[in-house]
Amino acid sequence: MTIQKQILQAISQAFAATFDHQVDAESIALQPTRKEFEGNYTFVMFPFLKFTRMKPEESGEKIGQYLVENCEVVSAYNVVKGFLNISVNEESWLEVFQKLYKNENLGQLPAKGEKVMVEFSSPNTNKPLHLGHLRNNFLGFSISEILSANGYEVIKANLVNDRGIHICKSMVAYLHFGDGETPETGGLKGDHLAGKYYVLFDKAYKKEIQALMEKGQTEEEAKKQAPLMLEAQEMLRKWEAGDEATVTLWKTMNSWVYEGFDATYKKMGVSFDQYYYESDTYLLGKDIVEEGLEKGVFFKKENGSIWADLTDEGLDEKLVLRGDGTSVYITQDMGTADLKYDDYKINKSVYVVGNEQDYHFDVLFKIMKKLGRPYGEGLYHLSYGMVDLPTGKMKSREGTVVDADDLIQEMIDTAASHTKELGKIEGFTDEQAEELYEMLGLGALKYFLLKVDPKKRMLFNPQESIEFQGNTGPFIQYSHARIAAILRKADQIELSYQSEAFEGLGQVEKAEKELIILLNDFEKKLGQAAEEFSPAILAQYLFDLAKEYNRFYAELPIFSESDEKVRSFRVALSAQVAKTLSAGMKLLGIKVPERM
RNA sequence: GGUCCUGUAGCUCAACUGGAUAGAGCAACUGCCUUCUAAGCAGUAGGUUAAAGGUUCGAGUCCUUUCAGGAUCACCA
Repeated sequence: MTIQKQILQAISQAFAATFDHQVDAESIALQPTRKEFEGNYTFVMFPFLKFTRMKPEESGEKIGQYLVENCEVVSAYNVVKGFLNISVNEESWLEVFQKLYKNENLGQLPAKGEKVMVEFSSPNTNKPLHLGHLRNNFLGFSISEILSANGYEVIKANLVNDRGIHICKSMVAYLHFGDGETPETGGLKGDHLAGKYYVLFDKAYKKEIQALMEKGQTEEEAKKQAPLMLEAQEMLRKWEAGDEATVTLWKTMNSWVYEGFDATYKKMGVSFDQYYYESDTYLLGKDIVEEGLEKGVFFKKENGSIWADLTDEGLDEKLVLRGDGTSVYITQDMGTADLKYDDYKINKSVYVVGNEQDYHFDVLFKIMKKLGRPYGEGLYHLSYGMVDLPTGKMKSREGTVVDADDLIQEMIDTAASHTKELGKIEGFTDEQAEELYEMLGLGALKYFLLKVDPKKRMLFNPQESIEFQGNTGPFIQYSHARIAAILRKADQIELSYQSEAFEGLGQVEKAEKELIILLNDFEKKLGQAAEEFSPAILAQYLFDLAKEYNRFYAELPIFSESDEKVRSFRVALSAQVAKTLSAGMKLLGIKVPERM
């Protein structure tokens, strides 16, 4: 039983004994005592005054006295207004630490026996990944790790949008302006090559619109009549009809793009267990429309189009099949939802998709629930905010995007120059140095994108490059490297930091106590991060832990400490912090160095 | 226009889900490397939590209204 639970139970007993009133230990909570007051945990008395029928101070006194007398972990208390501040005795802190220290499975909770699929990344194959995709990928990967650490069996899925009008645009432009260029001859990564023609299409298309408008057409007409657009639409029809030349070109260009994506994913440290392709799934879902009609979830309009009526759920009517019997976006998503379930019998399904699709997923999930799907309650849209630039929104068609490959390379270069400047690569081989730069550059980038609450929009200013100081990835990585140095030294001078080496230690310093409290919070934060689908909670926690450790590091000596037990304890405490930082950062997809 | 999201220090973000005097980082200023890594630590300064009402012992957090920014509301994807 944890210290907190022991105290809560004792409080519950105290209410029964002192005020003859039942308070369920499950329904009350402690909070950390604010720094300016004495104590470790605080219990707020206000909500209970109606039962105690006493002033807040007196009520607190009564409970406090009971705790000191009857709860063995409580050593002292004080009451400020209605706040009962509780101090935990010294031995108990050491016990808490011993328990943590002996835990072999730090950061891995027991298996839940439930499967969850996390779909993320889901790129279009007509352009390279950009900054927005980075947030998506890092979020998706991190939340997968977090769910896995919480005992779920996780399947990471990538639903690749490999078909449609957008890729046809790249293909049309390639036919016009490509001149047989390949990634090899052009010296261009495959995804960048496809993106180049996507941009070329848009430029030429705009010129055509301009020309048509000068001839007197309205903008709307011109957009529809422009020859390039007609060509792209024709190409889409040919593709759907299975036209050989079209399909061959499509396959070729997509294969270039996949090579490019693979390189980027590898660099990012992101991987998938399952790929789905829209070219395989885009016709799915029509049978579900039939089923929905039979079940009365959908209805047919006069022109034959089929709709879901969600007005009683506070939403609108939503089209699920066109009058001509062809699919819309949501048709295919219904089909894919079933496909995922058929493949894996998942209990939960998480979609990491930007918040511009909030409404779409709201509709999709409500429909699947109405259809009585077994996974219906487990559907979750991990909706995240856009990454804005100071100049506004990113638009790939207009080329105003921050390219993912470029940004990653810039971060690594910055890490390299920064590290060299500080003279920190003495004794590194070139390879080791390179590895460190990647670790730091990516660490800074990932942490930057993950530390913010996913649902909030965030601003990225390319002019002010991402920091390496303060609340950053490298700060946490640095804290880990510092501890690694201490552990190396301890091993070198053969100082034992096994738990036996500091057993029976009488007292712990304030800074040490703070660290133990934080270390003890790790699992709680881990659970919270999963519950709220928020790596930001973990990021914030890791920063707090690293910050607290650095204070301890500056305040208290380790190897020059005269008491042998204290010396061992401080090394062990450091080791535990390092383990926690490392395990936590891993859940953010960030590696942690031994030296930096 | 309807619906949804967001608004906290100059900037980027927290605030344990309603608790004490709203906290960190960056930027600015002041100290601390002859002791385990100064990518660090300590300190100073910086706030009418967009605004106004309301709910109660207590509101950044809950309810209403207003303002600002964004998203969405296609037989597009």
